[in-house]
Amino acid sequence: MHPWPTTADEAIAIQEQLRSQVCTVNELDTVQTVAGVDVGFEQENTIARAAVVVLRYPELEPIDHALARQPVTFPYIPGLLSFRESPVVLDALAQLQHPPDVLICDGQGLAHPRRCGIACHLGLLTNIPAIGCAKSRLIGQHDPPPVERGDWVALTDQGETIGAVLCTRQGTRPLYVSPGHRISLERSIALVLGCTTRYRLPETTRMAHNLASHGVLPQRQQRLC
DNA sequence: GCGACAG
DNA sequence: ATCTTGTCGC
Repeated sequence: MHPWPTTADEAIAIQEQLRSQVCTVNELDTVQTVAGVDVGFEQENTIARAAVVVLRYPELEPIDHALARQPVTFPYIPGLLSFRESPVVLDALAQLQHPPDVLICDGQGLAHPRRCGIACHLGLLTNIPAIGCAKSRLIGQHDPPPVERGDWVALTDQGETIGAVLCTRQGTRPLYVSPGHRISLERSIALVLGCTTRYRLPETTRMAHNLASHGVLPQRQQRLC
């Protein structure tokens, strides 16, 4: 799609090219599966480890997962996260037996200085609708965060709405939800809420994080039957 | 120049 | 991201 950059200037130039290719209208129909994506690091940040977990929706029952490891080739620079984390994520995604209907990414989507956060980038690289779901803010302004689950306020930048500050659980910090690719903000919010029945973070993200950091899926509650 | 800055 | 301490949920 595009050569992988070595320098920050090259990476920024690529984002400026990609931003026009990001689809901001909703193309996502019925959702049967959602995937959580997370990246961790080993050996003093020299090795990246990506995990992807696919869950049926809305049951949130895991049906597939994959792990990948790869040397790190790009430093962490605010605004250029995707150039550090995307390569190993693509490796993990390629191993899936069941490609998901939508990706829930750990980071921003449109809520990015060049409207090209990691959710936009992964969405473009895979052509899978993607949502940015970040634990903290990169850019944008907003009113005080809501305190009731399901409530949200707009995240804006230069007069445009770029995302939402969403309360997924009372008494916890909000999530920064922004569309990545081929999905609307409204749909992004609804899906994140559908994946956060019991926890602050989406179940997809929690399971991927566990897989990336410990190499195992979290123990799920056994169902009595 | 100074502060802010996804993970 | 990672580390550490205290609190809370399950």
